[in-house]
Amino acid sequence: MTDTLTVMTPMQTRRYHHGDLRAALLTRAEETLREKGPAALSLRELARDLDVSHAAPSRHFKDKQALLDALALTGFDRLAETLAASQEDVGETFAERLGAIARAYVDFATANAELLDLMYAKKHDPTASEALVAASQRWGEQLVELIAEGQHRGEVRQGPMERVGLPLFATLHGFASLAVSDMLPAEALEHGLDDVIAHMLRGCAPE
Amino acid sequence: MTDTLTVMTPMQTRRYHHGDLRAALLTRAEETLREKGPAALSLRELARDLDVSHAAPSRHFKDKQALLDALALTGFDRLAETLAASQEDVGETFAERLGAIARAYVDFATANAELLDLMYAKKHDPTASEALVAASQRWGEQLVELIAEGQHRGEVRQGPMERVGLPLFATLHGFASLAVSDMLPAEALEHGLDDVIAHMLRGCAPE
DNA sequence: ACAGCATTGTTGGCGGCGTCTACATTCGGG
DNA sequence: CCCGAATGTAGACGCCGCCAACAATGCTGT
Repeated sequence: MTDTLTVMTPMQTRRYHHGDLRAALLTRAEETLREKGPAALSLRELARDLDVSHAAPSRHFKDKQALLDALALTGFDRLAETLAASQEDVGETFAERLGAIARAYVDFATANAELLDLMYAKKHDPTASEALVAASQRWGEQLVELIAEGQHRGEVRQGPMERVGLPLFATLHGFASLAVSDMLPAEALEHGLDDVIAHMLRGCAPE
Repeated sequence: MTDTLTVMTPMQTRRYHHGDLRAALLTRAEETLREKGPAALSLRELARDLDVSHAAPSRHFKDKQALLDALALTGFDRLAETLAASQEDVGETFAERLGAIARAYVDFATANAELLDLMYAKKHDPTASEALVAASQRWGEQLVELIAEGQHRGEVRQGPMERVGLPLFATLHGFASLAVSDMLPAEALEHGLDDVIAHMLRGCAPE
């Protein structure tokens, strides 16, 4: 994501057209979000950072909420990648795979706390909301795959997968969400996840 | 300009001092939050609603965040009451009691969605944050009591209570949080909670 | 090649917001 | 009963999101 476009010639730093302002806005917005928190995110300051007039962002996002929605979407995309990657160098047992995905989710959550807040914020445009629900369910499906495999191996109780999956989804999201909002003592964060994983495994073990 | 004082119509209840502006601010703020969402919450509009000058709120809350923090605190108080009440007319088995508290929590969450968002928002003043963490742990303790009782009855696995409780806390909070952010289809909301409760029970059943 | 149009960026302005300071009124304890 | 503390008011400042009018650029069909 280097700005190969914006810095074509070393001399020429300023052009009328930015090249890819939309992407630049999203990138910079996420940095600001991470570094200074959601309250410090303003379209005008973003524009200043990118050396662009204060109204330029409106060409790419119809309002501030639209930018936040887009940011949340990229968050879900990166989350899905992260979770997929977590399944690559890991054993075959359901316990191992669930553990891996759980750790990956919590790691992502703590490493992207403010972004996660945004992803699940109850504030989205109704239209963008559809896309976001779809995105969140995309990672739900990664859980579902895992469960299907576990059921096939006889390591997970039978039943419709969304009924087995929802409690896992909720538990994982809940723990991550608590961790993110600093509601857990540091010690609970470290060793707590192990207990949570064990709890999930018991919860969906075959009867 | 002082005729409001000297020539006051009998019904005119307008006084220089409001009486209990602080409480009125909190009450009205929660209404606005519920009815028009967090984005529509502004100190100035709040002041207008209550017929006071735009700077009056600053006498009671040093800034907007302070008001939000206070609002979150009252939320935790009401939540604790609600959960306590849920244990009153319910059977003695751990399953019944956990079910009752879970339903009460989810009911509170859906009935106070925006407030719950605020309560767990990662945005608080460091100083107020202490109070909030304490408040959130107060309801954690209600869970802990329940677990202790369940262990005593032999219906819950042994072990340090925070280690048994954390997964329950996380699951419950996660489900409520998902419900609140509209990430669950309506059907999952209704029947999903039963599955989640069953999952929790299996997760902390004696070995 | 180039005219015409859509895209993208700029400038200026509007009203609302949060916060600060200076001032006014009221309350309550010596 | 008076004086300081609490509480409310009035005005100003700078920032914000958003809008409308205008300017530069890119692209496409002929």
